[in-house]
Amino acid sequence: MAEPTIIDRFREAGLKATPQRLAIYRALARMKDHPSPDALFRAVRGAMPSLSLGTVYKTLDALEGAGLVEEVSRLGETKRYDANLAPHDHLVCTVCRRIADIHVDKRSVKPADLEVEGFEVLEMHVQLFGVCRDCRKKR
Amino acid sequence: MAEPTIIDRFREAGLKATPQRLAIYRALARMKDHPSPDALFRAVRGAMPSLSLGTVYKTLDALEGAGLVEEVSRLGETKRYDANLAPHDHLVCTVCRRIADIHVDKRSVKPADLEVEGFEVLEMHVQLFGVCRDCRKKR
DNA sequence: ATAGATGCAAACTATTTGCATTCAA
DNA sequence: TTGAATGCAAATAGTTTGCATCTAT
Repeated sequence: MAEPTIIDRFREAGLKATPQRLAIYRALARMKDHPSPDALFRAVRGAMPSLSLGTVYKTLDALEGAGLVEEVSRLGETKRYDANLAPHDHLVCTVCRRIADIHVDKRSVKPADLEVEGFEVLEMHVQLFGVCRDCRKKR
Repeated sequence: MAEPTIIDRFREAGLKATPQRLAIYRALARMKDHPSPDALFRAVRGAMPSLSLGTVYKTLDALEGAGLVEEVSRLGETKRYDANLAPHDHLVCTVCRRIADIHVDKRSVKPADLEVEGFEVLEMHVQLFGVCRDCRKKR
């Protein structure tokens, strides 16, 4: 059996395969720099001048809801601050949005001054996503 | 010699030690859930009813600039999307804001279903921050 | 034919900015 | 005394919503 096409995957998810959605999805799949809604809008608008930014937002929501795309940051809509300056990592409760500090031993993950394909890595942060004790109780 | 007080650290950074700043900094240091500017505003306002939300924003900017506090997410101000559904990690250029995919071997970091103090961990994401090749060239 | 999608505009939320007043040094 | 900080209000950026129209099925 053949791989399901994007159109098949849209339909399986109950989404109509409109030209706008296909263009937005294809542009996102092609762009490897994890574009913002606006960057995607600008990328697609050339070939589809009637496209509106609102449709890009709605499409990304629909695709995310269908599990076809992901948002890179899962930290929510507002800035979050930390007075702890020691290197550390974060435990994020996806239910109540609380963020706790945690320390992950990263020595085994990378040498101190790792370079990845010309990329100079200065810091490594680990985020653990899940459900905190309080929110688990409330299930 | 004694530890520098918060007031000392403010002054070293060229920041006046105003009651608002002290209250905001102390609330942030006390709250372990990494509050948003608005949460901090609500926490401090009780003891200082004249405080304005604008001052909280300005104070956080000033403290961050002085290296006294950090913002938890370094991914910038807008949403970023990804069509790559395979588990993977991210390389973030702090100069041009480009985000690239990378795969970090996390087997050594945690067992598959790690629990941290009652926290049910569902996913682990690693973010490497640094400077990409293009931006390094431009230095 | 019709439920769902689009495009436009208005609304909303988070954040930033401008400026007159106040205050820490 | 004085430059920096505050508080208020207006401005901006990003995102969401409402709704009339259109279109994929």
